Amino acid sequence: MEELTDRRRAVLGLVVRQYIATATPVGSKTIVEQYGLGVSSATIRNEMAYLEEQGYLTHPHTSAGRVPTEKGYRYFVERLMGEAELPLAEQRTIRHQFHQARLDLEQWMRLAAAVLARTAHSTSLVAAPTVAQCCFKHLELLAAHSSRILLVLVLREGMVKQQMLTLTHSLAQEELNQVANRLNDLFAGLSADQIVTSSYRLTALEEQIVNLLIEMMKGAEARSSGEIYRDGLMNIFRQPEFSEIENVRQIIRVLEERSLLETILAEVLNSSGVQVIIGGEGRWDELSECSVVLAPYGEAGRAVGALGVLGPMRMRYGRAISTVRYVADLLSDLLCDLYG
Amino acid sequence: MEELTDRRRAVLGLVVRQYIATATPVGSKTIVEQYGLGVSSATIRNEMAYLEEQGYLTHPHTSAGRVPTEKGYRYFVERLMGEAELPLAEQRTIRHQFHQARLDLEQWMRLAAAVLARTAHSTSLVAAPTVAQCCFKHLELLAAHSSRILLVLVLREGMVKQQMLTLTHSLAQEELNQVANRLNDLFAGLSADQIVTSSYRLTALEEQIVNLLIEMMKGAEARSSGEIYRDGLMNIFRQPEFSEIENVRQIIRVLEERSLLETILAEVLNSSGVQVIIGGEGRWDELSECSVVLAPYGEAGRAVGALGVLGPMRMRYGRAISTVRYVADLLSDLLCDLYG
DNA sequence: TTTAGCACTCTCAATATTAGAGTGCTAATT
DNA sequence: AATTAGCACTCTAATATTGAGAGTGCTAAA
Repeated sequence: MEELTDRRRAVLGLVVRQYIATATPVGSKTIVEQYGLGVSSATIRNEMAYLEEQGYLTHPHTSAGRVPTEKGYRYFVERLMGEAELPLAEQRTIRHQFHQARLDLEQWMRLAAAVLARTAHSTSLVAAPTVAQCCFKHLELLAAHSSRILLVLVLREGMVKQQMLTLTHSLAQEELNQVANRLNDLFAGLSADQIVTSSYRLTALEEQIVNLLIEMMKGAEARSSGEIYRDGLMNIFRQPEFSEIENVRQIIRVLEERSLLETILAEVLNSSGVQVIIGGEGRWDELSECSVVLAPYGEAGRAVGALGVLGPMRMRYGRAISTVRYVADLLSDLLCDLYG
Repeated sequence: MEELTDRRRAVLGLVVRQYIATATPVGSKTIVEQYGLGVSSATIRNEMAYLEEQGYLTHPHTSAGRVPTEKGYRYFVERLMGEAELPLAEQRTIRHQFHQARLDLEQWMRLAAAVLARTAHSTSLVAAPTVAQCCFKHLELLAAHSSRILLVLVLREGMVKQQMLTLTHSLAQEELNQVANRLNDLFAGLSADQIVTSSYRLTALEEQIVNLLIEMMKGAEARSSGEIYRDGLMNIFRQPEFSEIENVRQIIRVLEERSLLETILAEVLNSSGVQVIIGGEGRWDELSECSVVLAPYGEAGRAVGALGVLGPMRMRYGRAISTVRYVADLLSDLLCDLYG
């Protein structure tokens, strides 16, 4: 990312802003008219030619104005845009909505998706948090019918998992309580791995339950298990780039294909702060026309999830970034407060 | 739905089938060539003109072939199509997938959405079951941190709900166990309404918990609470009608707007068997270009949900209906088996 | 009742035409 | 040396023109 003269930075910034606002290639004349820099259009043209040569702008064709490239957007986001906060009024509205909701992670995630979509005018996604390592807290065994039992597992991280299990023969609730009590005593506070390596003498029944237990805990540690909440798909139709069916297809494909989404999410989980992926950055060609603004949320050591928005490259980055940051921080606070 | 002569029924059936297969208005000549009925194209033209007059077919313009109307599709579905079952091989594959999965409603619903989408080549949706009236089975109170407690509620219908609660002061796990035991004794097997009208003397703490309990149980009884699983959005791009952006917009709108979806789902829950809604049937203009094939699943008296597919009016109804029926029945069986 | 025949209508694709926007270059100006 | 006016040039996007083809509806004959 080389240095640019002040004027070139100004021109680049204006082109990006203008293009984001209008979705139309911007010409030298427009720049002079809209934000006269005290120079003529010919000078702007020269600067634009330079910026194009350096790879910040392109030309759809000879007689069209300039359009930012991925590199141009990146420069804009990193050097030109500045850090803006979400307006206080909007912050308040959002905070209010979260505090109105019940103390329930699932509700919060759905709400987060809705808020992101509405505030950033984009498609949003929220991936449930997973824990690096989760610890056993409590187990409940409930007799269902015939030889079915319902196994309810509570993790120290606050998650609750349920699972049905078929036994070889039916047991009274009394007996189940005894088993549950024993396992609760044995495994309190242990991680899945610790349970695996522990070598208590277990009955066949206990063995069966413990195996399922371990599977459930491993499941909670795996990214793939969690639901991914989406919202705001309708918003993309407001963007003119999505009158091209191909672009709609692309974005829906990204949103629907879990494996792709998970790869991208994995990336953001290993870093901190808001990440901006512009046009796939050469790594994901499924994203070639899109940009993604993502941030992890939760507590670094413990449960972390990711949330963000997905939209056209011509995105209002300032707004998207501040929204994502605000919601991620808010959700982190709430989670921290909830699970201590 | 008036009577038609055999030949007219045949012509209508062929036009519908041909149009569904090719997405191209079908002309009299095509009918004769493809499935010669032993008459000339002129005769077919006359019959088509009659069918058009009666409202079963239309004309996009003077010199185009015929296209079925909503009425035409409806006649086809109800009188012409016949009841087909899903091929046994596919049935087996699907059954196998479900039995491979863990005994977990959530997984099953996700799987059902995936299977529906793939098998019917459509967009699918699966709404979680709700119960007309659910009954208390078991309550667990777990101390979290400071004055937070985690409340785990198990319903007789097999559902597990969790909820955090902030108390005025912190309590030891011992004390929580006592409270939980008391409430478990008092409320075993009771419905939310029964709990409301019961008049045990409760401490302030118990009061607070019971209120939340009731709210949670009411929540389980409300349609709006449940997640709606979707899948197969990508499939719609294979249909030529969705090269028109407006149609894509419409279908996404239907899929995203919960309130609309819930109205439609409510309808199907009050009936039994597979329902086919063609082109909105005049009641929902958001669906004007789409058809929906829906069926309830679960047990009539107890927990019922709905699942189905959503696609263009030019849908392969036979396949859609048999798929939806098969998956709904299968899921019902599994549920019944699981929760007895 | 069915059918051959034909005029007629309308679409769709291909081709031309034109106005306008915006560039790049050159030579003059500051 | 940097800036600018001026202008030729290029390309698009919108509009009009044309012709082939598909399919109909009608009429009159079988």
